[in-house]
Amino acid sequence: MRIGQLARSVGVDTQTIRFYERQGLLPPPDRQENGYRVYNEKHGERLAFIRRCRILDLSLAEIHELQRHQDDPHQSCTAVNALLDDHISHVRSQIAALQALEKQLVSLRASCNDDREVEACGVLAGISEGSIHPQQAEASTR
Amino acid sequence: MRIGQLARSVGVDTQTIRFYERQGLLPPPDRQENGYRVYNEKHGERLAFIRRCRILDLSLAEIHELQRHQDDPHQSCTAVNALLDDHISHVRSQIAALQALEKQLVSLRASCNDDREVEACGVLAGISEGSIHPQQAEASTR
DNA sequence: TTAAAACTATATAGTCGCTATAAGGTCAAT
DNA sequence: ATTGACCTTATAGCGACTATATAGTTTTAA
Ligand SMILES: [Zn+2]
Ligand SMILES: [Zn+2]
Ligand SMILES: [Zn+2]
Ligand SMILES: [Zn+2]
Repeated sequence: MRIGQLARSVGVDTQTIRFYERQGLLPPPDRQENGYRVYNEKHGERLAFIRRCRILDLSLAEIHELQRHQDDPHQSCTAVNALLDDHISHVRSQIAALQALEKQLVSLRASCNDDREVEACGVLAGISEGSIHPQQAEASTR
Repeated sequence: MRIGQLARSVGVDTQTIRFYERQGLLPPPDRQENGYRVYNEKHGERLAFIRRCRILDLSLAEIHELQRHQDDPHQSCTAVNALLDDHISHVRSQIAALQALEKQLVSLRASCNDDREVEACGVLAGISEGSIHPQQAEASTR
């Protein structure tokens, strides 16, 4: 199986596959005489695993760590579960930060209707005043 | 006022101020004979405006557009309000995507307790199976 | 058979909003 | 005279790709 076929089967770009290889997430496959990469089923499974982790918004570093644990199958899975717990709490604090942000934005928006000159725009005035305060800065983290 | 003092007064790094200048968000200030930047109050207000926009998670491009409107004060503010509406809906779809993600993660986490070998870890098994589906991909957008 | 299309390879730069580092010039105080 | 705090520019790094450039290879079709 060459790179294009693998890419299509998993639904990623070929560049992404090479990128994961450079990052050490996907083991370097054998090469044909012409230098083309040749993949087997293991590679396909590994790649699909990575993609499913990415759908869960796990970082490449987190995926790396999961792989380390997978390769040591008789250890306790406590660390794996803990990794997921941490990830869940990251997601939750992102949600909280975004909800607080939404609140600020909605109240800002409420301070203007559409029939004003820019000069009198409630939105611009609201930003220009000091009534906006920094949050946990978790919304922008990532 | 030199760059360090301005930076301290607004709570940013001097690098950030030079960065905004390069991006065209902050007008190039006058220079002393030795090349040092000299800022006035207008610069301070402009910079504070940028920072408050950033707290609201507006992109530099969006801030740029707001500035264009500010510099044309007798136009209608409809576009400003619309920009904010768009931004609010971006934030809302990010929240929705993250909430869906949280749900997936929590259910995945529920499939394992801490007393297993990695081999039998419900979390890893859950990821390895095909039961994970892509979302709107809004959580990772940004 | 040959030419075009489709595929593969590497290397490099761009995205976003900073942040960090390097290597140097300027200024005040000791 | 030297330390230290400040300023300058230029360059690289973050994360997770994505895009482009350039070139070599294989497959398909005229
Ligand atoms: Zn995480
Ligand atoms: Zn308005
Ligand atoms: Zn926006
Ligand atoms: Zn487990």
